[in-house]
Amino acid sequence: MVKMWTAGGVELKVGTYDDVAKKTSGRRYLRSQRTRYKLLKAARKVFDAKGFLDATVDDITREAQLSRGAFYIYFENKLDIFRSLVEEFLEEMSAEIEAPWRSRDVLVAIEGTVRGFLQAAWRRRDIVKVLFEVSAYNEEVAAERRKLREKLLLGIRTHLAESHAAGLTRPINLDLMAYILGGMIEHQAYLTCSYGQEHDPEEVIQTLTGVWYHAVYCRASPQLDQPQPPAK
Amino acid sequence: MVKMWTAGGVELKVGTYDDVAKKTSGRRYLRSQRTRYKLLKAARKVFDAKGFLDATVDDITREAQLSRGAFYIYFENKLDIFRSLVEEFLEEMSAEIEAPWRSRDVLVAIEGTVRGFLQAAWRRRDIVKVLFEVSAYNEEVAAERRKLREKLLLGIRTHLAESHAAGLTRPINLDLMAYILGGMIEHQAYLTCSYGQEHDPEEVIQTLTGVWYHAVYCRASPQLDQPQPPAK
Amino acid sequence: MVKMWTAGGVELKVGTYDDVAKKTSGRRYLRSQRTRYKLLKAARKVFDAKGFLDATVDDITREAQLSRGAFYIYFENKLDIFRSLVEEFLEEMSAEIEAPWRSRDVLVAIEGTVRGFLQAAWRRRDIVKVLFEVSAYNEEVAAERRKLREKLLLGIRTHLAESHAAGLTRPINLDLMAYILGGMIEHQAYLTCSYGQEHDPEEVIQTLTGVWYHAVYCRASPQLDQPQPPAK
Amino acid sequence: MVKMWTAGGVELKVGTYDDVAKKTSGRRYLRSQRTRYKLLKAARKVFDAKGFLDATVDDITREAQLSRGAFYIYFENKLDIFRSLVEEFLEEMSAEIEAPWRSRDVLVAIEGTVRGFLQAAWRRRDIVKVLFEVSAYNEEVAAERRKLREKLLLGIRTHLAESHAAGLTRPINLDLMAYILGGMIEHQAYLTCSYGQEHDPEEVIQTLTGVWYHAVYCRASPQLDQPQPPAK
DNA sequence: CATGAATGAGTGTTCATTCAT
DNA sequence: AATGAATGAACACTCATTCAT
Repeated sequence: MVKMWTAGGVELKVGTYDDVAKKTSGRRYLRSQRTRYKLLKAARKVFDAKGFLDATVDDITREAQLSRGAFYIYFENKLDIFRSLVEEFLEEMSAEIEAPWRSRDVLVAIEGTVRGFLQAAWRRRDIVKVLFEVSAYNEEVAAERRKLREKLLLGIRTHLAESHAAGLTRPINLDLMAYILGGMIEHQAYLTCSYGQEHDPEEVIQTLTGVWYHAVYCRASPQLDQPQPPAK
Repeated sequence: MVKMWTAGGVELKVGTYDDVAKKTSGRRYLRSQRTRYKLLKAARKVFDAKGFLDATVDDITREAQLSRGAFYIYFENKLDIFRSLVEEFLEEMSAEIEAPWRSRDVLVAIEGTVRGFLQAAWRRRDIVKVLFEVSAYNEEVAAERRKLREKLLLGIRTHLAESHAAGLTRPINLDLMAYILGGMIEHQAYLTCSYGQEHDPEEVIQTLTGVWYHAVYCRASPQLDQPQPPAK
Repeated sequence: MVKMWTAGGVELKVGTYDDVAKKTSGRRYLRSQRTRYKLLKAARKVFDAKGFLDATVDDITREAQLSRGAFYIYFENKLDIFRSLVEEFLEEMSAEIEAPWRSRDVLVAIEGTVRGFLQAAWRRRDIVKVLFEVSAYNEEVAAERRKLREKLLLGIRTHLAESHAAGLTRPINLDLMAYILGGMIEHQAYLTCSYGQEHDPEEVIQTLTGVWYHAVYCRASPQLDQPQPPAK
Repeated sequence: MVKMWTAGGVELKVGTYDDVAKKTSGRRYLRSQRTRYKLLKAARKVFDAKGFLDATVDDITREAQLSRGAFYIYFENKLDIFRSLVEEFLEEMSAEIEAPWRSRDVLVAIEGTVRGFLQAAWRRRDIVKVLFEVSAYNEEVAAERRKLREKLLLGIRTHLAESHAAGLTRPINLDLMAYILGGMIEHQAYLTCSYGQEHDPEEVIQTLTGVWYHAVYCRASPQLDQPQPPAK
């Protein structure tokens, strides 16, 4: 086992404004950054509480204690501020799930990947929830979501390729397997973030790890093996 | 292998109106049912083309060649007509995926389940697509979707329980495994219906079947086995 | 002298809805036409009172005693309803000023043209005023206005050409002369409709007629004559 | 013929700031005047490019490379800065068209007047264009424009009066004739400044001169003569 | 049963203007 | 004097829903 997965609160970090003083007086810049931050924070809260569709720009500015007009200084519209949130989210998320690969022990690598993704998503579940919501009816956001998915798939694919090269896998279509396993994990993140932890998260990780491991490395059922190309 | 999965057109069957004569003279009832049917058919087409959010009641009545007012005789609002579509969909779908269990051969049973679900969903992909869309922002519809999911999970759970009773499974949390495998299949249905068949459907079925099979029946990796309750 | 030019009220005739019964029940159609008419009438009144820019859709619907939404059933926006008014205006106006040409007596023809145009404009001064206003900042409407101008210029040009062919004119650039005279008359219509009859309208007509007549037919000042092409 | 009318660029001269030192230390005043000047210059450019309505205070300050707030130190609002431009314009314009009267030769005087006005307007066509635009919906600016018109009319009236006194004119209502001729020339300025030189400017001047001349001095058509008051 | 004209609440967005720094 | 962040009034426009015929 790698690390515990607590059910703690959502991590709130909508950018920082420490990179002060890029412009003129610094004071001014700080203030504007703080306002932008207030809006992002308010938006995140409102989206979490009401979902994207039911949220209005008014809700956000009210929550941020700013005028309606202020919103349009920093963002073009509701979708734009959401995109900003997602952008930030994707960066952080990507940075976080890029780490835990490599391990001599296949199981450790798998578990690390699974836990890493699920935990990273869970910690930002307020955004993830809305990200999945908006993906359902907005192509642009859906594309963003697919980027995240791609990140996960890429990791899985790489891992599978290495295992395959090492002769550890049973005969499978690596791409398709990555696609299925990635979907399984992404879907789990969706379920958990949207409906809460209906099952013990640690046990979920173990089960997912088990499914992945056996699906790829178990060699007990030759009749399921894919017809392999003679020698690539 | 059980049956080929063609990429054919969507099945259109939005109820029939020859059921019963519940009201007055029969003639009238027939007419009214036909109108209702027209609206349902139109709604299905419009939702498929524009999604739920972008569709307007006007779109539907125009497609049905009826007046705006007619809509409100039969349905309370846009969500109501969609619910009717989903209701019908769930009935048909449930009926269809209840069948293909039982087989001496575990693999045949698994593959049958997987293919059955995916094919049934694919044939109604116009509805499924929208069902997943609306689930994302409407609790009520999400609950309906979970019913379908439950149907699938129930089947898987039953199957797992039998295999477990027969001593075929490796030590796993059956509920959780059903939950994961069901999610995996449901998610695949979502992907396929929403984004089209990005992979060869037959190969997808084989891979899913393989994942399921190995996840449950492979006994090659004792270190992953769940600590089993002494004797339930 | 041809006809007196009274200072009477504006003629109100924003289309008619006598061409009933084009659709289904007739009754319905009549109602909708009447509503459309109400809106046009209200718009005309509001535009006259407040000008185009200061008028709001709300002003119009309030005046018409209709809901805000009703407006958008019949017109796309404020400009659209104005365009409808202008369209109607142009048709009527064109029809009216097409008549009074031909006369053996040149002066009668000129005076008829001048009076015809000024009277026709004056009778619709509420629209004309706004037409000139909107022309000032809207290209599309300016183009419409130029159509009207073109109508006037065409008449003048034709008349000049005939006089020229009959050898009655002094040597002038006919096109340019029509352009100048037309502008003079159009401008007078603008002034009168926008600022009221600051001078006795009959005297204005006589003066304009005089200017036109002498500018074209007087042969007393050879030093101003244009160098004529030798023989066309 | 008096002077050629070139199609050269617009004259840019939005006041100067070397006038006086009205305030405190002089240094400060200079700076503030320079800022004011920057704004005026920017406004002139912006109005020319976008028209008055579409121009925003923001456009102007951006063009002037100043802050939004700076604008309100020098001007009350968008209309105010435009009024300042117009004021300056009127002064210059008035000064310019006051000159070229008097000539023994009537034709020279007329042509000088016509050319003087049209050239002066053309050189400032960026302002003139907007002046006519704004006149269309703003009473105050319309009043300013009428001042300019009045200047022109005054000159014409004076000239007519002299000719009349000298017994050169045919029997006409002098005021009305000035009003008509002035309108004709002003309208020509409007057309040229707003839509560009659609005709050869020299020929336009000649034609206008011809119209004016014949309208006033030609004695060939007694039937058009106004009934003259016995002896005023 | 069917019509479609009419409703009106609700939201996004712009931009002139103010004011603390 | 100059800044530019913040304000908020004002308006257009949509669309689900009602209701008289």
